[in-house]
Amino acid sequence: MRYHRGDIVERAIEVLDQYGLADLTMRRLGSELGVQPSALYHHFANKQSLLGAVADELLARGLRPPVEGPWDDQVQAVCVQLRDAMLAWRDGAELVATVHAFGLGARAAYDAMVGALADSGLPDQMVPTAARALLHLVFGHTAEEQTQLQASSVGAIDLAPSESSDFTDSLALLLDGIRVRVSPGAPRRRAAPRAAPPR
Amino acid sequence: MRYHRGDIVERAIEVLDQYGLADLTMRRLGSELGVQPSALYHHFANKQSLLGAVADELLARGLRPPVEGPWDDQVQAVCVQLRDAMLAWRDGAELVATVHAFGLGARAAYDAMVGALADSGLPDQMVPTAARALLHLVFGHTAEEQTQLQASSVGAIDLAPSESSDFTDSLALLLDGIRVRVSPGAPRRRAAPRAAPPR
DNA sequence: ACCTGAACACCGTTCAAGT
DNA sequence: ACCTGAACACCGTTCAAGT
Repeated sequence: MRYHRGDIVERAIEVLDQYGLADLTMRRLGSELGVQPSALYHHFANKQSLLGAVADELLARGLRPPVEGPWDDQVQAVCVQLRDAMLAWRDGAELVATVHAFGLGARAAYDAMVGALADSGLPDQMVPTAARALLHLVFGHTAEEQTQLQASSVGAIDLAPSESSDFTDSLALLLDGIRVRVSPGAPRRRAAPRAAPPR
Repeated sequence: MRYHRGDIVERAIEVLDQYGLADLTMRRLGSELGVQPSALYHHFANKQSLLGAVADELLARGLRPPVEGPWDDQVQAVCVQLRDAMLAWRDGAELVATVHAFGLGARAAYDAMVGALADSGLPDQMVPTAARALLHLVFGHTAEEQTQLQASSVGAIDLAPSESSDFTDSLALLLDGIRVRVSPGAPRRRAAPRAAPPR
């Protein structure tokens, strides 16, 4: 049977979800497809770029069309969608964080973030900076969150039940910083929310 | 000859700097120490935890004693020190980012960040959140920066000469967000700086 | 264009045994 | 306490050859 890049990426996501990142090897993926490992090198230059494509696909699947509304709601929506997309697969966040640390993947995620920031009133030259900062926060936080989730599901003690509210709080911190840079004439439709009250 | 954890970590940093993260293997490190690879398992449970210790040491070496002055200068100083510590070694940032994504390492870095935030006037329950957000930004950004630096030093084209000013700008964004949460009575000694003017 | 088969040069980790 | 020697069960990648 003959495959294309898309088929291989799709199967790679299934292997990732079933066996984890450590067992997503070229040999295992090959045998899962009923193909020699060397056949994969006809579609991808190396494992690194295959993983990049997997990360891209995984994130792109989670992104919804832009919502109507204020820019900060849009940014928040993109961040939540990216987080959910990673948490939906075993080791999804670790994969994205690793691949992103090596400068690959997450193209669609970056574009979505830039799109959401486009009509914020943020100075043009700050938009890429803000988008990158948001992505680092989302990827970094979700990777940490997922390792803890998976560790505690394997039997360890969990002392941090508020991981997902921590995600929202971190995001709010950075969003407030972005609002400060938004020029006064721009559509700043809502006030900065306060921190969640102590429980 | 007999070694302790510290000796092994120290030699691991040298191997990292000379040969890169991909060649920092248990076998290579063993032979570099004149020892069987299996001997390393007497000091570390596995490669993962050895890498965690290496990341910790690498960051701890870059941290200076806290400076006197406003909290935001202290936070900025810690972030710059961490970035410099990672950039000082080949693949230093990739190592830290990878290890941190798996929930290990960076203990000293976290403590330093919390220390710098302690007298900011930020509500106590927000301090860990802000510290984690800052670390994700610093680690994520520096990893991206270092891959680009090393890629361009190998011969690729570099279209982004302003990577280090991007670091400062991202940080300023998040610091502004933190300032918003600082209670009015606290020592907020300086106004939020503006974004760098377009060049 | 896509794949096989075989090989090359490695890995991390375990474990009985030594000193 | 620290290390050796040998083994186990794998890796990513290359490359001539096939269809």
